[in-house]
Amino acid sequence: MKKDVSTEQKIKDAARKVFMTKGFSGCTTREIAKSVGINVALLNYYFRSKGKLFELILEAALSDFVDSMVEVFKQDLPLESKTRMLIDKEFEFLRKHPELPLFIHAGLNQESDAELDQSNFLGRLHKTGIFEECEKAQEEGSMRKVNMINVTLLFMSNCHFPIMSKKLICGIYQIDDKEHDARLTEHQEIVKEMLINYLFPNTNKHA
Amino acid sequence: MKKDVSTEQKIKDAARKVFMTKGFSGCTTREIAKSVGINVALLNYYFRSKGKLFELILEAALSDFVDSMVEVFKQDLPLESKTRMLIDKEFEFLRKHPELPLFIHAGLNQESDAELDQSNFLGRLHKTGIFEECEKAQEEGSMRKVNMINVTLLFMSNCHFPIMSKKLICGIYQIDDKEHDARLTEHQEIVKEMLINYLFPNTNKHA
DNA sequence: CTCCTTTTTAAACAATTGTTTAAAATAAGT
DNA sequence: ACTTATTTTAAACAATTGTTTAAAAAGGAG
Repeated sequence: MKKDVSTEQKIKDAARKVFMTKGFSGCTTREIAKSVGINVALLNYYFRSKGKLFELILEAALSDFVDSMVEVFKQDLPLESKTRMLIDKEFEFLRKHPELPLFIHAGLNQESDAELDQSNFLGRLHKTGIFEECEKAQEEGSMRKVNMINVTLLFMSNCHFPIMSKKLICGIYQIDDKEHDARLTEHQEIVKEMLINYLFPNTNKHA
Repeated sequence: MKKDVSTEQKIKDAARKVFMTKGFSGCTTREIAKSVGINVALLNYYFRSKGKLFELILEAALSDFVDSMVEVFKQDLPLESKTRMLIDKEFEFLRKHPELPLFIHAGLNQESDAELDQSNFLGRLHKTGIFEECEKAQEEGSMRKVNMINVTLLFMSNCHFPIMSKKLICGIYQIDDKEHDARLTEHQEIVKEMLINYLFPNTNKHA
């Protein structure tokens, strides 16, 4: 019964890869099965349907993405250092999984069951104490007073969008992968400085 | 022969709406035809195939989105005012067409023919003179020296992402449409101040 | 080996897909 | 009115879809 990797896991891995690049309705169960080297029926034997399998993958993707934030928030560092680290980690993580953001957004719009939060993402973020930490910093004046949802938007916008817009940027500016990569590397530093200057305006006046 | 609106245009309109919300492989030609009130065959009579129709819609969407930028760039205003206006116009435009950014990105990833630039977007941007204007401002020190691709990324990230991430943000933070709308309104001002402070650091030191 | 459970397959299912064909309806030209 | 071209339809096409059924293969326990 013991395999090096269980069939179930192999299906999940293949499904993740295929769903990520083609989306839910952009691929077929047979395509996934074929890439694992199994029959279609086996896919429905382990997971009940294509939809169920997709929800599983989407949920896991969302979880991965929250994980990478939680990991940073838990660090015992001053807020400003945490900010730098968060941005660095996000860029590092997303460059390894560039399809993730688009997959999540497109996936959410397709499912729209709105029944996410199943894994209680907000709770996991709260448990890191990051919200209280920011609130304290905002009250003592070291951090600009901005709603935490807007703070989240600032981070995600500037980390996720540059990754997911690769095709559009390369298309408009007629640049190749190498040039785009160089822009991304520079952008990481730009975002770091811009966000820190904006969120912690008093501390970082080295200009 | 003359109708109030030509059948061809009615199909385009319906296709745009359906493609926007469901994506290319997320909908069927019959669904589009039905929403117009015509036969499926007629759709292939005007446009040769589902794919051709989609490319048309995608191309038009991309064009619309470049239009809204060009319109601002052509204005005869100081760079800083243009920046404010660009952000305001982008938010205004995108709030009216919130599905546009996600549609474009998902669409580009599906087609991937990389044969966009057909409408020569870069050329249209160049013709506004915005690049020279920025270059001049950067040389005389009023604008921070940042590659124009990175400048584009900054604008698009902070304008497009907040709109397209609605489902994700509402899901994570468990807020409703009304609250999300309030966050967006505030975010527009945040983005304006942050970007202007970053790109024009010398002029705007009112803190 | 034998019995039973788990895993895997081949085949079929009905439904839906994009597209085409051929004929009908409508409009235009003269 | 007659002919021709354009627009629209109904029907059929073959291919593909997600899913199910029933049987085979493999594995474990005694």
